[in-house]
Amino acid sequence: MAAWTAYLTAFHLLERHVEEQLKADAGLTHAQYEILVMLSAAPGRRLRMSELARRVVVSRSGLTYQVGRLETMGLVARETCASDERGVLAVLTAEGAACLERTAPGHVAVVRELMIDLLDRDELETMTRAMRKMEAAMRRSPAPPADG
Amino acid sequence: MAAWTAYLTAFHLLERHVEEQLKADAGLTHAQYEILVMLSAAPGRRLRMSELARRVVVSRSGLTYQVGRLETMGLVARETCASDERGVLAVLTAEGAACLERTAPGHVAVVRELMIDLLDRDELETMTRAMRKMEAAMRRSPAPPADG
DNA sequence: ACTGTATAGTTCAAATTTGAACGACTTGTA
DNA sequence: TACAAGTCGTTCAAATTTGAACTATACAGT
Repeated sequence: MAAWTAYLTAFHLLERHVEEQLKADAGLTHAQYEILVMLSAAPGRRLRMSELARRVVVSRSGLTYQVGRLETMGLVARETCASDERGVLAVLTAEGAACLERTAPGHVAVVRELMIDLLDRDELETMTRAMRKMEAAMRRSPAPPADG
Repeated sequence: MAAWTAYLTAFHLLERHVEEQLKADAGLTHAQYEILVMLSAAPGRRLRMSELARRVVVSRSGLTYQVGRLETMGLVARETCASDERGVLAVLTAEGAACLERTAPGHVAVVRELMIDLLDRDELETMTRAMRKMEAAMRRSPAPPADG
């Protein structure tokens, strides 16, 4: 249980630092930044809303809100899906891509300083492996809210 | 950076499962549960508001809100601090302690299932050590918001 | 084709969280 | 003692997040 407590605390603290850096450097929330990152990594720089919500681990309504925000900022655009009239694609705009390029270095620097650089190669590898095991288990598990 | 992504995703997912279990079993938020845990571990089952906020990594105003909530539920009480007229002590009530005893097993079960049991002893130890290094670094660092 | 069920995304009200502003009390210094 | 600066907790408005309800579309079975 000590591991869980340490995990929890470290995460909360790191989240704060990350949030602060992003807000100062780009006026972005961490949640918004994560959306941009996911889109930029996706083929065609676009993703269906539902898929995007699943990847960033947020509720569908929460995603609607943030994509709306990013749309206002001009960093993301909405497209209706050709193959499914119900669907909406969130697309990273050129401006969004540029914003990400501008912002990423500072973000990476914070994460390096407060996490990566503190750990040796073994620790980092072990941690990554552990986290992926957890993710796999939970993706299978019955009840990740905002769905069933 | 893969480590950070994995960390982030695993945490979000785990948080959801934990939140769901606590809500279903005890009608508590994870944030509220954390407060109860911190208080129960403190000498005299009481802590100053500021100290409690620092430990659960939440803003002072956020803590004021949640302690108010817990007070309404009868799980926590407020006492004025004898040595400092400004200070307020949050105290775990008998009912709060009982609630915690009732709830903890289910919480621990979820964390075991989705984290502890997936990892071997080495992984768990390494992870805990890594998290503590991170915590130590960030506690020192200049800007954990809600303070300066 | 037709009906019933499931899915996609949004809207809505409610709960939570934060930072800034505030009033109360403490402390160090003259 | 009086003052300036700092700390404590709360209050306030604003931003975010969630789940439920809703509308529109897709799809399977008949």
